Amino acid sequence: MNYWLMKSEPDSFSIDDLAARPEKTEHWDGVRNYQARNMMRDQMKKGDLIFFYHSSCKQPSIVGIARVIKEAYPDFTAFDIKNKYYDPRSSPSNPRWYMVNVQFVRKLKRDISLQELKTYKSLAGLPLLQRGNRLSIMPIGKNQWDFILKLEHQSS
DNA sequence: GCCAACGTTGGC
DNA sequence: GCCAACGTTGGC
Repeated sequence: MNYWLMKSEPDSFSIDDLAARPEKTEHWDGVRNYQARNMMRDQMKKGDLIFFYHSSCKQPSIVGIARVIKEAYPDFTAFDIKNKYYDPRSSPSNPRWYMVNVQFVRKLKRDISLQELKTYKSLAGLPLLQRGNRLSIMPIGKNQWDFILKLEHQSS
């Protein structure tokens, strides 16, 4: 079982949007970065847990938990010329991009901000905190996962 | 809205 | 296969 962090801009798709979807489930489309794709395609397994992270907003934060309920399959938005994620180099017979389905698990009792995450020595290695890291999908170690989950019950 | 960081593209 | 130009991400 692996742990992940996935970024989403709350203005376009927030944790509440995920919770409001049928079956509280959505396909994670639009990943157009090879590193992120490879992790999603090769390492993300059904049942893996995900921190849902809100980026590009007032207070970037981990806000909830989701889980992988369907492993990687071709990202069909790449085939649709009208879609903003259209990519003519990807085709159903030779797909270049992949997506997984994720399901809402729960929101955290409080948002844990990027600002706060930076203050903990034990999280220094967290990919999210590395300089210049722009990946929308990142792996998280079990120890780091557990550490962050414990923060939920403390006040910041 | 600025800009640093970094991935991608394409000419050579 | 190098590398300059360009585009995107995302915190601030």
